[in-house]
Amino acid sequence: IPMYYMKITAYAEELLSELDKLPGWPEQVRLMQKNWIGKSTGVRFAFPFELDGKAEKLWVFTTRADTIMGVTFCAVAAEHPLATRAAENNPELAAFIEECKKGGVAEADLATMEKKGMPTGIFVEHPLTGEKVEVWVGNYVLMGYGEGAVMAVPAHDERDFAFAKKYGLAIKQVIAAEGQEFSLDGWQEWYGDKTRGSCVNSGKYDGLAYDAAVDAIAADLAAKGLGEKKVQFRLRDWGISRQRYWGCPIPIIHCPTCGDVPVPDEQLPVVLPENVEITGAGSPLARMPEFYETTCPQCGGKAKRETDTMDTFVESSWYFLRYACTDNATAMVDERVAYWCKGGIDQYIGGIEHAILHLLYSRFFTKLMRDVGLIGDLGEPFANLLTQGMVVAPTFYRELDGGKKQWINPADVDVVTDERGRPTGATLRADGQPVVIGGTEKMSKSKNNGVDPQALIDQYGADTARLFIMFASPPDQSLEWSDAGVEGAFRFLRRLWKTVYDHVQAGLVAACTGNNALSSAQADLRRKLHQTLGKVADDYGRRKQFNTAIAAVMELLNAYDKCDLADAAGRALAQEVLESAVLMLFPIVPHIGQALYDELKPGQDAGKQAFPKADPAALVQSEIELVVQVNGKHRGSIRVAADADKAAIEAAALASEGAVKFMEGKPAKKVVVVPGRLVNIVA
RNA sequence: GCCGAGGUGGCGGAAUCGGUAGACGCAGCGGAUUCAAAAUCCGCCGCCGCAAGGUGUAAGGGUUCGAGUCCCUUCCUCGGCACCA
Repeated sequence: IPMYYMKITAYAEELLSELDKLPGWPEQVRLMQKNWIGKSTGVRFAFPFELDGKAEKLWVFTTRADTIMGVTFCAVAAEHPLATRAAENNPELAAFIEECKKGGVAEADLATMEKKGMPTGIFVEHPLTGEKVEVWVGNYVLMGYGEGAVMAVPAHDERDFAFAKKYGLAIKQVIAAEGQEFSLDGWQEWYGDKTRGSCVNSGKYDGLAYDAAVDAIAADLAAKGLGEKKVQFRLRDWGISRQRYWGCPIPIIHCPTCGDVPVPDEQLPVVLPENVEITGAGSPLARMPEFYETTCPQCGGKAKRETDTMDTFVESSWYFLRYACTDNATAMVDERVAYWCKGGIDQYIGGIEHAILHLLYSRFFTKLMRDVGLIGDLGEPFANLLTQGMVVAPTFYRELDGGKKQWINPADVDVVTDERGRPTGATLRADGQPVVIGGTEKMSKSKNNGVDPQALIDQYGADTARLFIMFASPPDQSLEWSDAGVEGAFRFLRRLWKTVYDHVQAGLVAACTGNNALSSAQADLRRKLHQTLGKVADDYGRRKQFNTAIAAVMELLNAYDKCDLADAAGRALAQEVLESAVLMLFPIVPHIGQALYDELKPGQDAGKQAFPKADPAALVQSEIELVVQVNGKHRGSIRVAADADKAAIEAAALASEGAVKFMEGKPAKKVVVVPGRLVNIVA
C-alpha cells in the first residue's frame, strides 16, 4: 500500500475544464482524459440509523436522486466499515467479505462477474419516508468511488435490478415514460434513462422530470441536514510510493520522537547508492543500513531514512521544463522556464499509450509548479501534441512438434507472390523450405518480427531510410513495416541527385524570380512549384502529414522532367525549382539535401536558409479547366477564362462535347456552377 | 458492455470545407536501351466490357444538382475503459 500521495484530485476541476483550451491536442486524447477524470454531478446524502445505541449515518452518492422514492435496499462494498462491523458476529458474512476482497480484481472477470451479496442484518432509515431499509454487502459496489455505499433502486438501475431479482428483493417503479409499460420480467433500456419520463409513486414529487425532481429532493434532504448536491470525480489521488530501487528517493526522515521530518534543503538531493544488489525481491534500499540509518534533522537523534522511491512518472512529469535550465545546480527549475516555455511546449510528440497517465500527470505537475511560483503563469505544458502510431510487421512461423510455434524474423524470409503481386507463400532463406505467413502485428520480441532499421541504413543510407519511413504513412497512423517501398525512396533520391547534377553541369545560374520571360508551359511549372511550396508548408506545419508533402515534391519533379527548360528563362526556372525542392526535403533528408544545396549554391548551408515562400503572383492563371458533369457524372471538361462569369461558363459547358452527347437534345433543368471546380448540368 | 478511431485497387496510402475517387509510391504488365544483365527511360495498370459504356470507397437505406466525406441501420477491425451508483 503506497504511503505517499500526490493530491491530483485537488486539480480535477481545472484539469477537466482546461481540456477545452487545448486546440492543439488530438480530440481522442482530450476525450480519454475527460472520461478518466470522470466528473459526475449528483447528490450525497445519508440514511440515519442506530447501532449499539448510537445514532449514525450511512452516506451514499447518487446521480439519480429523482429515484430516491424507489429505494428498496442499500448496498455497501465489502471493505465498507459497516460491513466489517456487521461481520463481527456473523462468520458467514465475514467469509463472504473475505471472498469479495480476494476475487474479482482481475479486470476481464468484472464484466461477466455474477452479482453476489449478503444481508448485514442492519437496517437504516429512508431519509424522506422514514421506512426501514435493509443494508446488504454487494460485490458490485466499489469502496474506491463515492462513499463505498449506494442506495439501491432496482426499478431504475440495471445492476440493482439484477441483484434484486436474484435475491427476491422488492422492485418499486418510480419513473414512468409515455407509451412504455413497466414490467418485472426483464430489464429495459428506458428504465434507467434519465432523459425520459417523470416521477410516479413518489408522493409530492410525482410528475417532475429529472432536473426538477433532483432539485426538489436535494433541497428536502438539505433541509433535514441529511445531504446536498455534490460533484464526484472518478479520478483518484496518485500514490507515488514504490518499493524499488529505480526512482527518486522520497526525502523524508522518520524520527521516533519528531515523527516524519522532511530532509532539509541543504541536504538535497538524496542520492541513490550505486553499490546495490538487485535481487528482484523488495527494494534493495530497505536492506542497506548505510543508506537508511541517519539522524533526525530536528532533534539530532537516531532516525531512519525513507527507503521508498517515487514512481518514475513523477520525474517524467516535469523533465521537459528542465531543458530550459539544465545548468542550474541548486534548484529544480528557474525563471528561464517561464520565458522559454511560455504558452506551453510548441510541439510534444509521444505514443498514444501515454494519453492518460503521463500526459495527465504532466498537466497536473505544471499547474502545481505554477501555483508554488516556480514557472510563472505556465498552466498547460504542451501547446501542441502529436500522438504517433505503432510500427507493425508481418509475422512468419513454423509449427514445431507439439503445436508450438517457432517465430521467424521477416528479414530471414523470402516471400513469393503471384502474377498480381499477392503473397502466395514464403520460404526460409537458410533452407529454402516453406514457412507459414501469420498476421501483421505490433513489432515484438515474442513474435520475432522486429526489424532493425540499421540494415536499411547500411544498404541505402540514413536519408533513404528516413524518407521511406516518412513517406509510408502519416505519423499518427500505425505503419506496416515492409522494405518493399524502400526501393522507391532510394530511386527518388537518386533521380533527384542526377537531376541536380545534370542541371549544374550546364553551368550555374541565378534562380528565377518572376514569370515575365517564361513560356506558357514553364509558367505552368512555376505555378506548380509555388502551389507545392504552399502545400508542403501546410503539411509540415499544420497537418503534420509528411507523406503527402513528399508526394507533392515527387509530383513537382515529375512535372519538371516533362517541361522544356533548355532556354535561359528555363534554366533560371530549373534553378528555382531545384533549390526549392532541396530545401523542402531538407528536414527529411539532411545529408543529401546539404550536398545538393552546396552544388546549387556553392558554399551555402541549406540548414540556415529560410523555408521558401509561395509567391502569390506565380499562382495566377489566365485560363482554368472546369469539369463538366451531367447529372453528377463526369462527362468532360472545358477551358474558360479565369474571370469568366457564370453565364459564360454555363454556355461553354452546355456547348461542350460531353454535355451535347449526354443531354440528347433535352433542355437542362438546372445548371450548378462550382467556381474554380466544375459545372453540373441536371437533365 | 461503454467510449473512441477506422474499413478506399494486388499493397502502403491520397482525396484538407459535400464537388473529377484511386494523387504519390510499391508490386505487376508491355516496350526502348544492352551481347546479356543491372541501372535507366517511355507506356499501361480498380472491376466488367472488343468498344461505346456500365460499375465501384465494408453492407443496406436516406438527404443532395452532386456523397469516400453528412444522417440512420447493420457487420467487421483496432485502441482505450471496465459494475463509477
